[in-house]
Amino acid sequence: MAFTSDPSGAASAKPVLIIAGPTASGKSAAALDAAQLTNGVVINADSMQVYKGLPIITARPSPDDEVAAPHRLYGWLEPDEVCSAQRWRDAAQAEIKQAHLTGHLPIICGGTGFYIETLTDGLPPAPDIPPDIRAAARAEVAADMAATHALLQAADPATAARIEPRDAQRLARAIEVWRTTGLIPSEVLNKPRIAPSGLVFHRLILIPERQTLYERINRRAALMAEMGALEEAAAFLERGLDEALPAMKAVGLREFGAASRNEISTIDAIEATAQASRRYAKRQFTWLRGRSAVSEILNTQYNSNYLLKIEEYLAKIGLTVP
RNA sequence: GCCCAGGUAGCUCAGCUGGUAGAGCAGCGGAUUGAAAAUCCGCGUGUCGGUGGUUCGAAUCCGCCCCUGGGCA
Repeated sequence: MAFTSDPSGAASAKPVLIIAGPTASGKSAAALDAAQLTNGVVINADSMQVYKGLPIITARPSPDDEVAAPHRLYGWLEPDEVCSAQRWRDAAQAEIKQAHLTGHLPIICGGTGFYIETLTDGLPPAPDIPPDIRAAARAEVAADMAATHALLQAADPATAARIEPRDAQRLARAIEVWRTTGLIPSEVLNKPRIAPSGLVFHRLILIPERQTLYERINRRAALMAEMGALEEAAAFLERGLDEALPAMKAVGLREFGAASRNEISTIDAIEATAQASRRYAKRQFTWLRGRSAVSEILNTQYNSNYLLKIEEYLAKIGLTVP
């Protein structure tokens, strides 16, 4: 076995290591080191790295890294596919099961807190939404947001209360569930979450100092341009995909695309990308501060100097080196 | 050295003839029930260059000093 069973006492529970943190905090390097120390497999929990075609702009692990330890769910979907929390959760659960069956430690690595939460805390079942209903719900919200919110308010006050009147995305989601099932959204979604059984989650959260992280984000944006982000964006956008697809929302895609068409300078594209990434990192801080129980916080960004801390942490939670 | 113009939030600037200051951008805090790198909610963060004076009251008027830009020597 590559790991010992967890110290919590649940004899059948199998360990899952989660490494989370804001963008550019060094999660990927930490996960790779942890994987090499434990014969682990790294499973992506980043909503953008799941798509093919944007390895530079989404800062995916390098091909060398992917050889150094097994990596799963990176570049997993075509750009015109739509990932979702549930779809990711199902795939991640399958990967975790496979890892355990083959004696590997599953290491969930990513910055999409919502995805990770659906894995650790569970998610009530909900129906698949037919594409035409989804499109109609979005159109309805786009046409008159206030009226749509009022309609929901009248039929389902509980759901309306948790959705800001101008939050088009959540409003459309509530409407599409309503239209698909014929039931008001709270009847469908307000069910207790059931955490998966048989797994014990160990969470390692990276919380770097803000200024240091921002500087690293700035440098990384410049590095992306050097690595060919403009060409990558141009090739990706050439496909003429629907603007509403999730993959089209990757930070830097529009910015580097505009630079590749000479609409803005490369310098401006780098600055705009860095700024959007900083804002994203700030939202991640908020999520990480206010959410799921944390086993260990590393108050720094991760680099090779902190390898020892990873080893200490793994030993502490009973995941010994093979 | 002299003459102009200007020093107000992190940045760019607004502030009529006196009533202790406000916009944009940046930034900060929060939410998050299947798009989440998404979507949304909230918050001015300030010795108004310094100092002395006039005034009930000065970012605003006056004196001196410091700094920046331009011009003349």
